[in-house]
Amino acid sequence: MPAIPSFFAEGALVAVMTTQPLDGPLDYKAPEGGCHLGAFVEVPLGPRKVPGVVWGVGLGGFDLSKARSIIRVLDVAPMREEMQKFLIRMGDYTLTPMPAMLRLATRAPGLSDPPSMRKVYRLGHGTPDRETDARRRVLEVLNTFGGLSFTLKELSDEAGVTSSVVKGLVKQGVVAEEDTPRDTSFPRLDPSRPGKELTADQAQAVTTLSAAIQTDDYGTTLLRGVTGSGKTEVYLEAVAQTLRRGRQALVLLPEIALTAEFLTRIEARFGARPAEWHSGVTMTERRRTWKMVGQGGAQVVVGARSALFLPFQNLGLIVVDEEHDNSYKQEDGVLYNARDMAVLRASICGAQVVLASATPSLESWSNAEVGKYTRLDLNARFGVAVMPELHAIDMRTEDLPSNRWISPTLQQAVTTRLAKGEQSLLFLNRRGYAPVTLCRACGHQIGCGECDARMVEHRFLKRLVCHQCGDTQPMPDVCPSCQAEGKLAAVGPGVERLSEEAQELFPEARIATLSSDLFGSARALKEQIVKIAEGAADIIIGTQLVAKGHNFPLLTLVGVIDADLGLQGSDLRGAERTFQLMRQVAGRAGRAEKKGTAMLQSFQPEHPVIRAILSGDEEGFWRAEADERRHAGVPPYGRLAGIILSSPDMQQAFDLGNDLARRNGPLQHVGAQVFGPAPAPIARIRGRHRVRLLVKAPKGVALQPALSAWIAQVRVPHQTRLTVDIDPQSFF
DNA sequence: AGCACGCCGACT
DNA sequence: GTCGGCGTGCTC
Repeated sequence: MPAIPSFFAEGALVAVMTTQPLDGPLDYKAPEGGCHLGAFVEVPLGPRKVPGVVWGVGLGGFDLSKARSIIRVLDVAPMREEMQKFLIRMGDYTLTPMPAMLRLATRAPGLSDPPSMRKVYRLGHGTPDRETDARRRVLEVLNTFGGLSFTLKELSDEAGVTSSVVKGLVKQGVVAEEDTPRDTSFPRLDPSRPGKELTADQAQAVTTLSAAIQTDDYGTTLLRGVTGSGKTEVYLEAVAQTLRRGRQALVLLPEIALTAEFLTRIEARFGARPAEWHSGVTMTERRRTWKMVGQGGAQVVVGARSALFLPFQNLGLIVVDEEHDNSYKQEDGVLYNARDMAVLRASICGAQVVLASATPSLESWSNAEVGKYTRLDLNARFGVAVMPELHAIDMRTEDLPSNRWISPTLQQAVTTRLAKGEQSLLFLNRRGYAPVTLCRACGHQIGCGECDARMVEHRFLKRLVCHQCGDTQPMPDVCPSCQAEGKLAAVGPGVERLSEEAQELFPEARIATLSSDLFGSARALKEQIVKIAEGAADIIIGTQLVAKGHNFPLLTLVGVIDADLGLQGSDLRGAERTFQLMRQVAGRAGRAEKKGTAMLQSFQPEHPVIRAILSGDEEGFWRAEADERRHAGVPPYGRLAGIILSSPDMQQAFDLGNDLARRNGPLQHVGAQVFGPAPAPIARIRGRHRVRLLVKAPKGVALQPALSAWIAQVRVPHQTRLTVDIDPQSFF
């Protein structure tokens, strides 16, 4: 294969990939001055100008007189070959067309703008015509800070003068005015500052990771550490080691709410704050990060999954914190799992990956078992804190009136904590007041008009909310079906209702309810969490978000209201998820000096998952779960792909599904089976009907090409959309 | 994605 | 007769 030239002279035919949904690149003539391979460019397309990337040598094979010229080359570093390779491999894996992949890699605001400049002021030459007090102060400031330059505001504020004084000095050349790019480097992080003192386990893990980083080569390590064992300190040392080698590090976190706390930890360890990348960051800051990452002006990025597409110059380490978290799976647009794509990205650019979790995914656990990943275990909890004592509360033997969810046993335990001035957490993974609103006259359940989901009452908002599409409506007074008045009843518990019950049971207690929808912003939520951690509440009532990494040092009791919640239904990952969630929630108890207790309310305490949680036998749980999945031929011991057909016309979606199911030749060829079509778990979203097929294939076959060939057989009708979900998280 | 082209129903 | 619906096809 001939090497692709890295530079094209003016007039040479080059292939340009655009972000327009075309089948492939189009050929253009290189502009005046030529262009590099990977250059970000602007090209004419029909009547429009669109952004693109110089993808390779022009292929020709069309009427060459139609070839037009690249309009201009954008003033950013060309896309590196490794990024192009990453996009191609990821596109092949997820069956995503390249333009959509390219959109992920060009999501920087103002990419096509010239670099934004600003004026700065430094010491010039000569002396002013008249020495006034104000002028003297300005020069004094400039002299004191050596050759540093200031913005106009900084300088005038520091000298205590108005901006006109500075301008006057500029006119005489005593102060120099210069243009500098607005996007500046991030402050250097100093890896030589001392880290926290490490325990023996931690030091051992750091030694292993450091050795891996010294190789400057690809490798993945599963860092498993029980809650409170200090995983973060360990991987921060891996970051330090990476910085010492002059390479960049990326730390992925599953939730934006966790970044603020993490940035502070980085600052404490390395003396400066790193770059931040997620949807909550301002446009200007994102543009700065994108550019600085590309030219080495940012050493560490902390961010969400989309940070994988930043144009790193020399990426040496990717940390995926809480690697089991299912929010790493992007569920709309391009469907991908950031944990898996981090491994792909690292393998292309010769970087190390650290997957950190207290409760790893079965996928990662099994990759470590077979030796694909190195496994490091941190077993000791920090300080005197130990894993909480775990009990089940057998709900079949508890005397609990209807519409009550806190059992007498749990109530007693909370009362004890209240008397001792300790905190309790009541965990229920259900937002809102009640999951079902039922008419007692006719039995009608209020559902969403656009989706096949029930409306959830949110008493706090005084509205019904669809948790699927977010649609809301006021709480009706009469039944929408039979018009009966005052017959609508809330059925089942949500955190808001649990909060009401707790208030009645413990009238003296200060109760705080933590649910993502009760706070306007991530910041408000964060502030509330800090206050609670400092002791502003006696009882915390929360959904899933309390399970994720927040520390509550005064907490000594965790009550899980419905430990069975994730076990019903036929979701293959239900057991794994329940196990992880329960372990994490239980881990919230007793992080400081006091030993914690976790109580799991369950109607099936003999269920293997509940028993595994109680016994703390993680390896046993994983082995059992692995056996079951191996037997069923499902991930990680087999491969799955979901096909979702959505259309405003249900029949059309079903017809296409049946057509696909019938023409399964290309799949049979690789030993894959098709199941369905069946209505998708939520059969209607925003007025579109959804039908789903599931493809199951043995591990190790070339599934993607078979899927492409299979899908290519059918014509997708106009209003219908076909989406392929490789390695789906949930199905049927 | 846009935008043009083109082929059928209800209007001045 | 023509204005405009959106189904189909093209963009170097």
